[in-house]
Amino acid sequence: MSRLAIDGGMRAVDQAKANGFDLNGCVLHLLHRAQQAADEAFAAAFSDTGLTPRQLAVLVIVGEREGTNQVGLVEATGIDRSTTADLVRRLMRKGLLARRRARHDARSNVLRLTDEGRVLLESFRSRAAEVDRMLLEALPEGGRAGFVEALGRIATMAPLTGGAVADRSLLAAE
Amino acid sequence: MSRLAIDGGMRAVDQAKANGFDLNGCVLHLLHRAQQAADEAFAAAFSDTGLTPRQLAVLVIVGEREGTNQVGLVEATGIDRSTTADLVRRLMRKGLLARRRARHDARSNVLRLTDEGRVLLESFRSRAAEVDRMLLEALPEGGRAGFVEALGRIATMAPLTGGAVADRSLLAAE
DNA sequence: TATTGTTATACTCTATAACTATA
DNA sequence: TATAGTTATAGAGTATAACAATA
Repeated sequence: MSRLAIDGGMRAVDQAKANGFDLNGCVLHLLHRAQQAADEAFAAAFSDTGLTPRQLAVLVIVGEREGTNQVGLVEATGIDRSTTADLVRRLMRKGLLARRRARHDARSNVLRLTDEGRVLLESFRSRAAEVDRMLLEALPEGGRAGFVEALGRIATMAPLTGGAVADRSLLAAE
Repeated sequence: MSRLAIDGGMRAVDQAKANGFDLNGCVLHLLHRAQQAADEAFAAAFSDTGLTPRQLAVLVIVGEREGTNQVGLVEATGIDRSTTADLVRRLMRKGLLARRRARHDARSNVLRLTDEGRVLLESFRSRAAEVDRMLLEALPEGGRAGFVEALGRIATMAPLTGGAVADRSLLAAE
């Protein structure tokens, strides 16, 4: 009955304010919305390539550490093994990536850019930098570096090990 | 040949720095990584519910504007019509959401929380607020409000109309 | 035994198109 | 004609589990 009294006497939006939760002030939700905006900008800039942001990340990483294997990609992108296998397959199908078995470890795939991939990556990098600049133009000039740094801090707060979740007793602490 | 010279004489990571593009300073990539961290924290906090961040967003919005239809959800969440239909169906299956045809417009579904949904939403809101607090703890205290505001700015820079992409001549402008 | 990679499976989200029924 | 919603289809990304080959 007390619940009914609360529901009846207080609009949900006011309840939201009362307990300090508002969707449009919620990091979780804003992060998603911001990524929607970023992905939309990316899609517009890369529409002729059929490339996704994740596929570009893989190309960039292989470009930076040519000869890495798929585990290297997992570590660098946060994408898991099976998704990585798919991504690599899609990029090979596009002719941008190639792989061969490592000489020193027959389990391991050595990844490298194809000649075409190496050429295209240069223009992809420029485009991605432009998308980034465009996104940052939504922010006041003085706040851009701080925003990128803050994103980096949140991005790196969760190691892939999964142990991080268990460590965060903050959730239960209140 | 000049390309080969560049590739041979300069490591890719240095090229990245030269043209101002670095994956770990890239908004596009950091936004994704940050969301991975946020989703992981969310999943840990909501593991007993089977709820996804998007499903929670729908519940919150219906809670704030009970009686909205699915178009209202599309506008509030940025999720498209067909995804929204799926989301609503999943939430109905969980017994959290109910809908009926609108009296004034027989095409329109009026959405409302079930009694169970209304009760659970209160605890969901608290949990989401805790996840948010935890994420923000990765940032220096003085930068939190600014970060949330910056996220909001990027989130709202792309209207759903799609016209926004065409408007952004910045991409070609350089 | 542990690691690398693959495959199978499943689910969420996204997106488009075609469709029904209403307006 | 336009709108609200559904359905079908497709693809991307994520996740788990099981597996083969290798270390």
